[in-house]
Amino acid sequence: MRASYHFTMLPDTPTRWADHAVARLEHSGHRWGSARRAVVEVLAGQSCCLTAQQIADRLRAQGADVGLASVYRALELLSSLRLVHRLDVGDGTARYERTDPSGEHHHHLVCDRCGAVAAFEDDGLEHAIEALSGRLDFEMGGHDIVLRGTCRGCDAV
Amino acid sequence: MRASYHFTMLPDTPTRWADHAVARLEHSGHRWGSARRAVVEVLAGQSCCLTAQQIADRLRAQGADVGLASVYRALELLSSLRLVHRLDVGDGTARYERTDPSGEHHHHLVCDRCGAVAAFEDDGLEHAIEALSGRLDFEMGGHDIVLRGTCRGCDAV
DNA sequence: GTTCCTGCAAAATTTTTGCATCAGT
DNA sequence: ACTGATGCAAAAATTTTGCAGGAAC
Repeated sequence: MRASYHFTMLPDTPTRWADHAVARLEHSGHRWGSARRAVVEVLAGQSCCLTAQQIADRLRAQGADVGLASVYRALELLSSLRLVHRLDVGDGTARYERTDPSGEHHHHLVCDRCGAVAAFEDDGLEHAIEALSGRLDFEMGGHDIVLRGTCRGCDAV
Repeated sequence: MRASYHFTMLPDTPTRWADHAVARLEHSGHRWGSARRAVVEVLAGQSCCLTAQQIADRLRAQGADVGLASVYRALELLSSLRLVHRLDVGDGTARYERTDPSGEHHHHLVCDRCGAVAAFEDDGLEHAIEALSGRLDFEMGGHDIVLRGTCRGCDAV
């Protein structure tokens, strides 16, 4: 099998996730309304987190006038269906990103000076959490890790 | 050396931290006002995190009428001096806890159902983060880990 | 006595809710 | 058509800021 064939047949993650989201919404008795569709489309095209306001701004820029309240309601629903993950990086505003159906996920670096948020993955960390989960008296459903510090750009100044 | 001797000579963590905080405030040219003193006293007696409102409530219960704004201002200052650590567990309200001068720290378990927050420590996790910090292009200053799931009490229901 | 701190009240921000209208099935 | 979704506006919750009076040094 050639790589190109592989890429042709398997939809990329954004599409796969969006399809998964539609299926899950319909299966759980929810309608495929315009605000939900718009929010799903934005999140599908973005692997890392966005605030509700950023999502609304992108939609407005595209000409889709979706009320901020509807963005919040869509995010709340998607979150309850575990299609999106809500996360706090410490600036007091919630951020949202799609959850990959495969369980693959990343964590975040936050610059204390400029507030930039970047993603990283680390197997060592995942293994440590896996090992830890066995010895806690707690049914673990997920985990969030935020590394705080100074990003390359700010450190240079 | 007997254990009792050890305990007699070394102040316990709350006192040690409070002294450290006073020294640091004075050294950095800040005054030891009533609101700051009150907030430091509450945090000294609490190893895990509290919200600003919880701190104000405890003060009110003790008869110390400290304005919520002053609690926030004290927390902001203590935070900038790295005497307290601000943390978000995902419910949209910030929590604050003292930072041990030794660098010893813990992380948090949050119950999705009842919102309870508990602390845990894990060396494996700390080692994984230590190992990771070397390979990131990022000057790491700290890290927050939140494990989400169902606590013992809620799981039993 | 000067400067910083505090408390109150007002403002700013973020998120949630009520309600009339509209759209999906 | 029925039911649930959307948008707007209002409300709620959290955090920040302005300012006058008071406390620390």
